[in-house]
Amino acid sequence: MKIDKLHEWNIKPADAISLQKKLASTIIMKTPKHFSPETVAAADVSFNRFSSVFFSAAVVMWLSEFETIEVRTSVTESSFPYVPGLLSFREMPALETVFSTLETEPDVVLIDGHGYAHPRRFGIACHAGLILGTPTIGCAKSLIVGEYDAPGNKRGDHSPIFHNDEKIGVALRTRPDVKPIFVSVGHLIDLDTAIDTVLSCCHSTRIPEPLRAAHIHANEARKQHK
DNA sequence: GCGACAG
DNA sequence: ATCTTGTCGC
Repeated sequence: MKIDKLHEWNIKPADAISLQKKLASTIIMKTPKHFSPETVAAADVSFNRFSSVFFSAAVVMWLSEFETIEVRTSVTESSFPYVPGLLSFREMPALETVFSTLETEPDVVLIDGHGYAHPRRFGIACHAGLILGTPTIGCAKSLIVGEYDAPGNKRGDHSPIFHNDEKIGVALRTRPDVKPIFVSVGHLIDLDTAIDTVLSCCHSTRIPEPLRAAHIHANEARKQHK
């Protein structure tokens, strides 16, 4: 798929923060007319501890039966350190590379990490949305900011995540008896639609199927490369 | 100053 | 994120 080069990646943490504040104002939390996704994509990154070599995988599936349409992997190098709040500057270059090799144009993209539920309201899912020009949703396994009350124990139950008196996302129970996942808007989508979409990607797993698949493929690519 | 801190 | 061993349950 086509990728938009918004800016350079070789910048310093201090500049990355000001860039996030600038880009955050361009995020659109509105779903396109007649949005009815049939295909969903997701990507993930895997790497050895202390290594700057990143193995990424992108997967596209039919939302109906979770049939895999396409899988791509790529190996890239990253120099940006892991800094809470600046994850996209470390992993987005790798994701950008795999997504660019995708021949299928997905209707929506799931990203491993937060979107709007971020200290500066610009998590990696937002960054990915601007670069891909496609609706994106942030799906994180833990919180980086905000507070929430435990949602009900039924699949689909969710409770709001608040930060500075603002609702920034939700804690979504994707299956009973397991910790909820944290969903927030990335770009070109509204929270309710994001929740519905994520839920439709979880038939019996806590993590949305496309993300699970991407995680597995990225890991396999890393192990094989050795 | 202290604790928290996506992946 | 990655590294590990066992354990619970469908």
